[in-house]
Amino acid sequence: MTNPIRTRFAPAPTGFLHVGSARTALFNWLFARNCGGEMWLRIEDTNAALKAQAYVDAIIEPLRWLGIDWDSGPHFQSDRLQEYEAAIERLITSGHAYYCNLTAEEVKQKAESSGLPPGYHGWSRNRSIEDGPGVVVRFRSPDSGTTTVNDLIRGQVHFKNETLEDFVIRRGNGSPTFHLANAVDDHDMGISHVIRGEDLLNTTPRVLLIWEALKYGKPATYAHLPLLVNSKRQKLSKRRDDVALNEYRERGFLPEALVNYLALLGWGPTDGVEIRPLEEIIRLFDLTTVKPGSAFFDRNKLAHFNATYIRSLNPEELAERAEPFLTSGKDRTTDDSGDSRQKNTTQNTDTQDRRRNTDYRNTRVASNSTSPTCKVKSAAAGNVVTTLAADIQQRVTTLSEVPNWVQWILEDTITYDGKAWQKVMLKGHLVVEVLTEVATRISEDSFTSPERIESIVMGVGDELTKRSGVRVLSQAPVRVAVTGTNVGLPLWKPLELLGKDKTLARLSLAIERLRNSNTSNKKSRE
RNA sequence: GCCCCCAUCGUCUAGUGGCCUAGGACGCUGGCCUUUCACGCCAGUAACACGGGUUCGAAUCCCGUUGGGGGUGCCA
Repeated sequence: MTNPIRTRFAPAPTGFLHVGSARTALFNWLFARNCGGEMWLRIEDTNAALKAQAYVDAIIEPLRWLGIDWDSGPHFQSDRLQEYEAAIERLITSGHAYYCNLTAEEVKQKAESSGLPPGYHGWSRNRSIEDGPGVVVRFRSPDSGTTTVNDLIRGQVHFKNETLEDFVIRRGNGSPTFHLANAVDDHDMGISHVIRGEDLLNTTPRVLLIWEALKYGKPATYAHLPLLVNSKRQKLSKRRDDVALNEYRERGFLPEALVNYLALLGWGPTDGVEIRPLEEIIRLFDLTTVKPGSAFFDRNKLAHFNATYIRSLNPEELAERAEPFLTSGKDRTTDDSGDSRQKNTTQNTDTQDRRRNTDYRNTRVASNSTSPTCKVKSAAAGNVVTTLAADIQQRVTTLSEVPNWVQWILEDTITYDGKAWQKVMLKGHLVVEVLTEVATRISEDSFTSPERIESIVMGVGDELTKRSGVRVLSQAPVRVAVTGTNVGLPLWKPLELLGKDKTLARLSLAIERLRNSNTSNKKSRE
């Protein structure tokens, strides 16, 4: 029987899935799927502080959302403590490990006072310390020779054993460290390829040393993926950068867009086609051609991918997937606050991000949707989105922007954008005449098709232009009157959806408002 | 300090000694389309870090320099 290809994704449950971890998971998965192998999921929770079901869910759930599945697991290291203890016992018996009672603080002081470089220098090797509370177990690293990591991406990486210090394999509280658990698990689980971030490359010789001491035979093949970095080319970090995968979901990114984009960070298909179906990516994926240099996580390009994927959705799909963004019980401004937080944390990197988001939010009215009305609203919203899908799709980058374009159809009240009002209504020619005439003709019309509505509105503009000798725009004032602003979807279909009554009501409201401001202007001039 | 990794347009990449006057994509700029905003289409911008080798020939191989990053925990 030949050894099967088997990879593993082994995150530490730290509260959420990091985009870097998601990329690691994805590459493990792509590699396994490409060569007909398996991927196992293992939760690295040897550190007691990391044990909590909520933390585990925070990893598993986003993985599922991305569509990354696994063939076995999740396996928990916290369930395998006996195995680790047995391995530690074997290492002590064989002389590969020994007890040490120095605390981290003492090690630091010793290094300082002895003038040696920082770190532990084998002080307890021959002190014959007995096991006991607070006593750690250290691995006795060889004093000579070389440990070589066979890496599919970087070739052979050599470490001089003399530079490897006697590291801890069991903590003072009795729990194993991840180097030890890694070696034991990868062996016991028959992992053939270890694919992980480059930040772990330096710890690999430790695992290899343990592996050898435990007489496990031929070690796994490694592949250390290039780090994902921010615009300053530093490793993506929780503090500085937007790394929680869930936030991308909440901002309206599509999992397929994220997966497609992530796959291209460090790897690229030879034919240069970037946006393509997952099946093709799986087929073309080749770990050995992964580029070793670090990769900037470019939200701009992600946005482009997302926009492209949104445009490829059919109308029903769009409505379905935008649904959570349209009907969430909370005020939609909550969504914006998420945005602005992000702007604060990364203002140096992505001022560009906002460029695509037409700031089209002045029409927003607080929606205190309770659940019965919520359902009705949801159905109405779904219908609106489905009907206008093609027009919406060209204008959004994320699903969370969908409401911005249709809110005015769904809300009962209207809010005017000050600038738009100023520009179109106050500075336009014959605005009151246009709106009055349009209203009159609409009230006499069946209002049954976008074409009819268009010909009414445009017709009024043409006629007034002829009659007055100046160019009179009619679409713009109608748009402001009805939607509240001067930027929006092609008007005619949405108008039909809004309905004759509401359209007329909004036209008269605008006319009234215009007359009021005119008279007050006159008064103030007198 | 020590150890390790990396280096093609601003960014993600194609490129594995001749097909390279270096291709694609994002971004940016300009144009076309358009009575809003977009989408779409067309065009333009822009790179092999530097210095030595090896070779008839180097973005591709070797060495060095510089620059960047990661690690240096009883985190993973």
